[in-house]
Amino acid sequence: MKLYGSMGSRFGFLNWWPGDTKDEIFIGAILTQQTTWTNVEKAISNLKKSKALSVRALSRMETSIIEKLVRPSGYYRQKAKRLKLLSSTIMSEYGSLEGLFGLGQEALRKTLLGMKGIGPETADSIMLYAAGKPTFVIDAYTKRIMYRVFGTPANIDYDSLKEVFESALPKNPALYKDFHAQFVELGKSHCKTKPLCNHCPAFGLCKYAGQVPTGH
DNA sequence: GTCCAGGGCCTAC
DNA sequence: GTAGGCCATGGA
Repeated sequence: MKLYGSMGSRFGFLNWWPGDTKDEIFIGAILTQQTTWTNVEKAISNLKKSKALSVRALSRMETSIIEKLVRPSGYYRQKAKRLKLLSSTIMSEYGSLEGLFGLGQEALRKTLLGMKGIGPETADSIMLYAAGKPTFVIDAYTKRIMYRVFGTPANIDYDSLKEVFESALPKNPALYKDFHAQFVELGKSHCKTKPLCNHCPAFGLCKYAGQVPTGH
């Protein structure tokens, strides 16, 4: 199918989450909360210039300095405070981000969720894109598209929707990454202005459509 | 000028 | 346990 092919080449690419290091992805996961990625890029650029784009550096930095650097990403006081606390905690308890990621998948998710500033989506983003664990990321686009195209409840809770995917797909990080990336790209280009439905061209564009159980 | 983005926390019923 | 308020910049 032509639509399938165009979708694959337009949206389907690996390592969709930008970031050269695990630290950068971890920090980006906090910064991107409820914000556009272009704003996050400005903040990351500032951090990089100040050699503060690592958990170790942030743990030693004054919160007021971090505030100035992450300001473009919005909610900058909250995010600076959380980055500082998260970094300090990770350094003192695990020695490094790698140390934290050394935990088993279940323990890691539980630990991340116990930290202030890390909710379900951020935890899963960190685990999938920084730690490479096979955990499916649910975001606003995923929820919206699943509701409109596959009829899942509009206010389905996070873990239930996550389970829909994880029970239907092989536990493959590369697949999960690509899949999530496609939801975001599809959502960005269609979801807001042209609500998805069974007749929306976007329905046919999702190359994974057939793999997801319907009727939930 | 208005709306809202790749959320999450805190507080009040 | 859950609805509502709050955090805040920048682009459309």
